[in-house]
Amino acid sequence: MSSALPHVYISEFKHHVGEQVRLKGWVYNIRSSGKLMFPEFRDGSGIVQGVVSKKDVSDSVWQQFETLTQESSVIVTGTISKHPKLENVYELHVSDLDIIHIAHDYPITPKEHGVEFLADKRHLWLRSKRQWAIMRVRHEVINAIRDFFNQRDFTLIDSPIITPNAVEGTTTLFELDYFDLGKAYLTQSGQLYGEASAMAFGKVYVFGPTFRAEKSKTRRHLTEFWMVEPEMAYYDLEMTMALAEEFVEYIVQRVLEKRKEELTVLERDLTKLEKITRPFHRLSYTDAVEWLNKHNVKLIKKAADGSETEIDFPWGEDFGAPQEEALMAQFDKPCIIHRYPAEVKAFYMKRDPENPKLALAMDMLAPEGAGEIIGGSQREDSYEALLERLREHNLPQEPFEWYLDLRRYGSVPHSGFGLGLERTVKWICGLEHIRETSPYPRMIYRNTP
RNA sequence: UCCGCGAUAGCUCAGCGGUAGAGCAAUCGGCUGUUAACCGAUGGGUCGCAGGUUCGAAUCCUGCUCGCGGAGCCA
Repeated sequence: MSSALPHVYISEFKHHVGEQVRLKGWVYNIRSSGKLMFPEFRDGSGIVQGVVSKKDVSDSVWQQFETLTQESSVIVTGTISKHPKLENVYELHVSDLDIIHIAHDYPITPKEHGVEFLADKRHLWLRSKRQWAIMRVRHEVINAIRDFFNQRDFTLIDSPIITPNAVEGTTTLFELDYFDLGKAYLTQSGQLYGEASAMAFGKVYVFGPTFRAEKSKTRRHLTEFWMVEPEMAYYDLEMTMALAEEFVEYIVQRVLEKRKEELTVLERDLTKLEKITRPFHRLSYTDAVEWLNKHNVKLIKKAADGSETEIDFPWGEDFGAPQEEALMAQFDKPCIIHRYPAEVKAFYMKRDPENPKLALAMDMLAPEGAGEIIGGSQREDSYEALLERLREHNLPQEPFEWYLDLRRYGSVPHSGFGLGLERTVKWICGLEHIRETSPYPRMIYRNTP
């Protein structure tokens, strides 16, 4: 047996050309041509083509290869060489084989499958090349997020997943029974806790799962997703927008630097990502409305009887998908839209001192139709103003007493934003559907596997 | 919640009133540089469920179930 030979991961093959090594992995696909066989192996670090020549191996090894099926697990001994025709491609000239387990009738065949079928087999789908590439990009985005904030002296503070009340009062939450304390909810944002933490640690970030029980059925929505939410004491809206731009540039350039192979598997147009450098675009809400009307982007109003009428976009209305799409069509970089009408935004956002009808809010829209990836704002730091906002939004004061404490004891201007991990990965990978960005996605009509 | 679309072999789909089909996968055979390899053969079906129209329904009609996409909401 050749157990003395070193085990080498496929990703390291380029450093071991000419050496005899062992590969521990699975059969990805097999092609054969008479006395030649081309099994493809994967081991989690990559995929490599094996070459088995009948004249070079014993009869028993050849016969063993003939029994291999897709996704059977194997330990293969062979010599690494360069591909005779392709640049920067390596192959394994096989001399010996240990079969660990033979897989029977692996359901995901090398042919097209529908999304529903693949979603049912998500636990197996993750083994395929595309999903491998996406998860590796996701991993890199997560690392970039952590590194970005850690390098800038932010402290990671985890917010609770189980919360006693709604943050914004608008979205639908997952409800659960919490012993004798009554109803509790799965968090839809760690922001309020982020604010409290920022008063203790200056600059913090919350990074964890978030839950929304809305019945959204689109390519942009999951019911469970990850969000990173930095929150900074003594930051105003301008500083926050600048940080958000630096942050997004950092993430994209980092993925471009470290995960080119994965992006290539996904056939991503790298030139589109290379352009994601500052300065990004910025547009006030008011200017955006003006632009929409100048370019005849109408708002479709639906009446109760189902009839539709097209009207000029009225100032004060929130943007929907058609408006965001039209605005972004002119840009190949992200664009921040800031200073929205206060009425369409959350209670905790600070009013613009120069125009109280505006909130110091901002959204970052990504290009190529990727949509909103960031939402943020400067927070209301006045006790009296915040109290008034709670009343305007018909929110009870009692559950927010702890939050009001932040304005009672050493209140300071502060700001923050939230970035959706899966939407960012979807954009960077150039995916059609957000479901592929989560290893085990949760959607309105699916919570399995 | 609203508006569209769909359900036929393990998978992807064609068939749209007259004996249920193809490609891939599976099984068997052929091929020494293949790249979702290719070539030949074999097996494989409660046409989502229930009812109706008809001499005859996968096909037309009604209801139901499940799913997909979009809107709204948002990251």
